[in-house]
Amino acid sequence: MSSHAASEEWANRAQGALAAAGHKRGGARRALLELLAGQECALTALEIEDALRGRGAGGSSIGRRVSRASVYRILDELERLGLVQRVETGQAMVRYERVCEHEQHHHHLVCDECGLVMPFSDAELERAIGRLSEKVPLRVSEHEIVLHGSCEACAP
Amino acid sequence: MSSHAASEEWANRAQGALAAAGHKRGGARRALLELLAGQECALTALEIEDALRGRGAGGSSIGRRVSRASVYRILDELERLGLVQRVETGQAMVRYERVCEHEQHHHHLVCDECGLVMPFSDAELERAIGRLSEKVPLRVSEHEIVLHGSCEACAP
DNA sequence: TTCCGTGCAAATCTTTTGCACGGTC
DNA sequence: GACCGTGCAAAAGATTTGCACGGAA
Repeated sequence: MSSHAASEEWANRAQGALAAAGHKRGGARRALLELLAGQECALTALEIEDALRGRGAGGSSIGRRVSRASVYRILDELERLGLVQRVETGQAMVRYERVCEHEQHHHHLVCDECGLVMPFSDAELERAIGRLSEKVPLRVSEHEIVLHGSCEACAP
Repeated sequence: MSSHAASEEWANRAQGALAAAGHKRGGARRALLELLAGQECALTALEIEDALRGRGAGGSSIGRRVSRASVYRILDELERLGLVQRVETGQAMVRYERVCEHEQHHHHLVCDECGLVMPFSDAELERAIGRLSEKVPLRVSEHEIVLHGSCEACAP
C-alpha cells in the first residue's frame, strides 16, 4: 500500500470511527486529523500544535490554531479508539502517530544526540516478536521497540 | 550467573565507577545502591523513595530516608555512568533498573490493566535485533522492547 | 579546611481538568 | 434548542534546580 493510500485509509477510518462514536465534527479535530493523516512518523503534542499554527516549513500548513488542551484531548480520544498510538522515545515528551491497520506497522530509531526520530520496520523482528508472544505469561496486545544510538549526521 | 552474583557484580562495579569518577560515599547514595543491587526489575523514583523509607513488606528495609530530589539526582548520575538504565513502560512514571554487564539483559512485559511489570529475555529476539542493527541508518547503542497486554491475573 | 552530598523548598515542564462560550446537529 | 467541542486559565503531577548546612576526605 502506498503511503498516500495508507494516509487516506486512515483518514476514512478515523472519520468513521469518530462518527460511529457519536462525535460531532469540530474544527480543531478536523485539523488534527488532517495533519496526522499526512504524517509518516510520530509527533509530540507541542509539534502538533506548532504545525497546526502554520509554522511548519514545507507542506500544507493547516492554518487553524488549536489549543494545546484540545490537542491532548483529541489525541487521548483517538488513542482510545485505536486510531493513534503513543510512542515513548526516552525524550521528554510522549509522541503520537496514526495506526494503519493494513500497513505493516513500524518501530522507531532515536538519535540520542540530536533527537531525530525515524521509523523502520523489519519482518524478521516481527516474526520473532510473534513467536515470543506465545511463550510469555501475558496476553500480548501490542509491542513497542525503540533503538537508540547516533544518526548518520551525528556520528559520521 | 546467579541472581545473587549478578547483584554483587553490579554493586562492586557501581562502587568502583563512582569512586573512579571522584565521588564521596554519602549515606543516601549508599542506601540507593544497596537497594538497586537487590532488585530484579525496574522501579520508579517514588517506589525507590518508599522502599528506602522502610515501607516495603518483606525484604530488608534499608531504613534510611532519602529525599526525592536525591533519588532523582543519584539515578541521573548512575544513568550517565551506565550503571542504571531508564525503562519507559507507558505508565505515568519512568522506571530505573541496574545494568549488568555479564548478564543477558532483559526487556519488559507490562500489564496495562494492573500495571504489573515483569522482566523477560529471549535469545532469538536479541539475535534479530543484532542483525537488524547492522542494516539501519543509526549507530545503535541500545534497544528497548516493551510488550503490552494483560497479565494472567487480569485475563485469566 | 575544602568540597561534595543531601534535604528542603521552589521552580519547571508536560499533561489534565474546570468552566463558559460558540458551533454543530 | 440541546449538547458537544473548544479555548483559556488554573491545577496536577513528575522531575529539576537553588541554596545552605553537614559530613567525608
